[in-house]
Amino acid sequence: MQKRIHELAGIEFNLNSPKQLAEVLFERLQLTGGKKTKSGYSTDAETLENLMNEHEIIGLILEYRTLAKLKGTYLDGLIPLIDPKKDRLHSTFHQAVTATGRLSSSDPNLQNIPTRNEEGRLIRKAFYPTVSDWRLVSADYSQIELRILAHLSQDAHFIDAYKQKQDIHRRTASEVFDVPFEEVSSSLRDKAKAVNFGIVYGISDYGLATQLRIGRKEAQGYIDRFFEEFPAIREYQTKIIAEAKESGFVTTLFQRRRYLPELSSKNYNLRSFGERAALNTPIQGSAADLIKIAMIQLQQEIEKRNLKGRILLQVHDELVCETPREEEELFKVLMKETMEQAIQLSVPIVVEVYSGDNWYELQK
DNA sequence: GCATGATGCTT
DNA sequence: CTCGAGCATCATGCC
Repeated sequence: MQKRIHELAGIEFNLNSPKQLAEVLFERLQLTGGKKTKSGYSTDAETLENLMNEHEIIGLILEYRTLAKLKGTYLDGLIPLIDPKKDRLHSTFHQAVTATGRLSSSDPNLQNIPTRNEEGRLIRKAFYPTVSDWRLVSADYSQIELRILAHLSQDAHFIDAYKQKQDIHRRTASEVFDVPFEEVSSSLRDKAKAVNFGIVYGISDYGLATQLRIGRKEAQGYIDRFFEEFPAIREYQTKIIAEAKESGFVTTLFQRRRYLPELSSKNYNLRSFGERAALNTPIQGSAADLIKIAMIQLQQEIEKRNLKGRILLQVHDELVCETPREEEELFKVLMKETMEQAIQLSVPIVVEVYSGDNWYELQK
């Protein structure tokens, strides 16, 4: 693949060097690239995708990048970290690294093993239980951040949607685009999903426009419509930012603080960053509080019952356990109940559970 | 060996 | 001004 790319380029170069690649694409081959980085032309996937029709080399480069990432990070990269004595891989979880209260994982990071792309997802087959014939059981919170937003804002429409077990993205689409709930198209639902997602992060018209590949004005229109339909969320967000500017920090449901000195910056970008963090941290941080409480309770439950199964991983809104086959169904029930009942919100907390012989099989 | 930038993987 | 939170890789420049 590398050879073919060099042939199409008419020159041999280091394909792993963004600088050399940019030179080949935008100078030698005269493709029309937009500047994006401080040092020059960007060659990231989004930029290259926009050049797909300009030259057949582009598709090959994107494919090379995908495979090089998988081989470098997830195949070759994991091998040296296997403990030769135990023939097992152990990650390290950090409790005091992130600004929001989440855990982080390193050496290796097991919180970013591929799942979206099928080629990458196959990596997960390499992760299986310690003991042959044991099973993996996973449990993940369904839309936990939007449920926490419903709780924090006390928005009547959001709370109503979750109490009625409605599809929240469809509900947002119905409200924002003024279409009957049953008549929401999948394309409108996708847009609404991006809006919901953006609200959690403290959306900007630029960010939503980029995400949806639409104009800034149109994106701003969606945001305006959202806040018209969910006024309590606007009031909540306005209040959070005002309080954060007054006190200098925001808090989670369990009173974890994040100080945000950026909020008093004269620099617009820095101040905007502070405002987005003020909006997102109470949500992301409260979700982190929740799963930590659930983990403690689950561990206590496991010890109380003298179970052989154990918690292996936490990936922000999900837990992965390994269990003897005879404990599999019990673990499913314990994990679901413990995680759903760890705290009480104004809306139901919903947890989905899966089991399989390896990590790859833990799918919907 | 260390720092930084660009890129890409996750939630 | 391009959406929050992380970590790993490779290239590159500097010590």
